[in-house]
Amino acid sequence: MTEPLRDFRHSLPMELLRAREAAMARFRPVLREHGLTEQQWRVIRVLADNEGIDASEVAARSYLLAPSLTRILQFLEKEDLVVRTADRNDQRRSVLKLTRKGRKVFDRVGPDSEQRYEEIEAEFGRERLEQLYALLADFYTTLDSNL
Amino acid sequence: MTEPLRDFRHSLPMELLRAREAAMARFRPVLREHGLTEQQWRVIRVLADNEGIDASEVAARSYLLAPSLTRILQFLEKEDLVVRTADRNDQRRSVLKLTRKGRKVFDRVGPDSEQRYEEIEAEFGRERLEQLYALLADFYTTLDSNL
DNA sequence: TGAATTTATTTAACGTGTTAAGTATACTGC
DNA sequence: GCAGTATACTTAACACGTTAAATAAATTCA
Repeated sequence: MTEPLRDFRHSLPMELLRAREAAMARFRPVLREHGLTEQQWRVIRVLADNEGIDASEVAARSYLLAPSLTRILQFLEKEDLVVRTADRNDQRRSVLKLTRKGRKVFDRVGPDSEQRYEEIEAEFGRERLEQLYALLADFYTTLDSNL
Repeated sequence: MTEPLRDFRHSLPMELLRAREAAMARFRPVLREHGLTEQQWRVIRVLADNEGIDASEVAARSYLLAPSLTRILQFLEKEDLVVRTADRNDQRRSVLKLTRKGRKVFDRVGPDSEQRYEEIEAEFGRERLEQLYALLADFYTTLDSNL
């Protein structure tokens, strides 16, 4: 006889996963129409707002680990959505920017994505959404800072 | 010139991901000590509380997709943590249960995991945690029900 | 009953997550 | 100036996420 653990309604990682899935289910179709994965889109989005940053910057801002980013950049280069050039002052660094084609993709996907976001806000309510943002930020700040 | 999208502080999937990562960072070391992935642990945990359910039940309760579950069960069988037998009334179904060894793993990992959970609760506060649970459940219920 | 359909599970293919190790360039201090 | 260390990025290996297709057993119904 073993004690049952907290049931899954109270397993935090699971609940966060379910909420995330519910949200992503709204965005995935948009990205799929454009042949992009969620992570590829995160990179494009970061580069649209931050031209010429290096790979480490992109990784930090898109919340991707370096090995994943390496693969994603290889894909985006192959698709001619991103170009990389070596930093003149530090040959280790890759400087990245969207190509014209990459910018076009951003301009097309962005509004669709934004619209889905607004639908979510309308369904769930702006105030509760803000409350959720605040709690989440609070949560990871607390846990990250306590190591 | 393109309009910047909502910044990532207000990208819901990203914030949910970060919060989840912050939580998982506490649990991963425990699982790692026992040579288990998060998903393998979810399956063990479900089977500990629900002996003799079939694979579809496990998938639903552990929130895993069928193809992932297939691979995980193959691993857990190989490690002698789980046994499967064909359902006598429906040969398509696999009936699953923990082996004695699987039960032992559960009995060892469970308390460690529970302790990490209590640390999180202590750091973030029980009330805010409950508030977060409620908002999350509310969120995915709303989004799932609106299709 | 037997053909058509549905259900349970698996396989395949490709991309990402995670950890560890490798490579190349830059920096540091002696 | 150079050995030792740190930094930026890549490769490798293995597991999971996701979609589509395959397989096999059950169900339906003409």
